[in-house]
Amino acid sequence: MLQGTTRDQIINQAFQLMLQRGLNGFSYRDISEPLGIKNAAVHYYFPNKIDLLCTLIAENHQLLKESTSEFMAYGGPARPQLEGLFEYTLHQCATGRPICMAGALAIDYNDLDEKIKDANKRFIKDSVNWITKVLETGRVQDEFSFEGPAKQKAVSILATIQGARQMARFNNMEILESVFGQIRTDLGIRV
Amino acid sequence: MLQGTTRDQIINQAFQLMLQRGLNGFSYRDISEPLGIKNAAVHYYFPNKIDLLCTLIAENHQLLKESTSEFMAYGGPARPQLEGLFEYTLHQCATGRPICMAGALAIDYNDLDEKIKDANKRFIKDSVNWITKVLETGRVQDEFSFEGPAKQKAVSILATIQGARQMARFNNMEILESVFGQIRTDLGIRV
DNA sequence: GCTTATACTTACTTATGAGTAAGGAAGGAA
DNA sequence: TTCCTTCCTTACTCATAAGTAAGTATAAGC
Repeated sequence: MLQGTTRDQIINQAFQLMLQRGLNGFSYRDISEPLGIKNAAVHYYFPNKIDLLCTLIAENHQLLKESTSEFMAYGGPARPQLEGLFEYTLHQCATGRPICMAGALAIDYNDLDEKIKDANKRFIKDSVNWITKVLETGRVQDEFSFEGPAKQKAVSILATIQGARQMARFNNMEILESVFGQIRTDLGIRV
Repeated sequence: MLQGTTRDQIINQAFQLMLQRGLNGFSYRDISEPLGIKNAAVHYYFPNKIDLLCTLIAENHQLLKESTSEFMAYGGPARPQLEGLFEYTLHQCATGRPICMAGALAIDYNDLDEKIKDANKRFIKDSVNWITKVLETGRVQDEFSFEGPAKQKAVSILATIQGARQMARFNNMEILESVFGQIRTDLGIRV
């Protein structure tokens, strides 16, 4: 039925639940039941929720790295890299991950220990750095045109996407396309 | 010690908790204890959490309306209206409301009944309409310059602010100022 | 002085969730 | 064959949270 080891299945299920309901919105039973195992089995792999969350954040980080590493490697055109981010976002939403990890974690901020906060900070930092690089490349190569420091623009774009994913939940996915359109426009991209 | 009727104090406390921890992140006791009353007293005013949440959303909507009604009324310059939104956001964050209601609700989406979803949709719609009007006014009066439909731009700006508030939690409040700066820049505002 | 409404408290019930302790099956190693 | 390790299950404990039922204090109305 389901693929991968039990551990992989647990991570996959928990990841989905985390990005649908947030940390306080799901239980060990919510993870175990669909997999046909008992909740104690989840505790066997992840003694407590913090351990689980650490793994999920690492997983999330890894996922983004994989999705962007091919772009990071060569110094080709910037536009497809930006579009890659948009497609990645749409794909996440379409496969049952409506909100992003950073957005979900922001709600649970009070419960989180420093380890988790640091991991998420690193994730945000990495994301900002990557987008900054794309924007700088794009500006140099005359693919993008925008005012202000690239890093500031990068933060702004990431915030926009994060917020748009959440707004889309109450409206429809078209809001995402609309927001992507505005980001393109603000980068001076003509359609 | 605390001002207002018990009911008002409950709303105030719950509002704070909701925007700090999300719906599943606080209990009736978390509300009652700081007020020196028992949790059953909260149930007296708000039989269940849905009732309470409805009131909080109405409260939130009201708060924004009050903050923007003076702008809505006359057709003066658009720039201070935009700055008013920025200040409103900073003030919310500074007074213990780090994330916005729509952002908090997005996480709990699965738990919400239609009544709540509709109320939040109305809130988003109202907000978008208001910003759209400000942007249109600003463009006509040559205060702002931007490409694309004003409504699309409005959605994008709201999403940006929503996302930025959440990102700021893991970094610092300066991220908000930075993002506001980028919004200004993207509207062709020179500093 | 008695009644009634308001605004609570006391004292619970019920459910659910995190986490654990002990045990069992299945396979490989000695 | 026995032992050990891995990967679970069974069967709990303990804590907390939502919600309720019944009682109490206070003030206003009659």
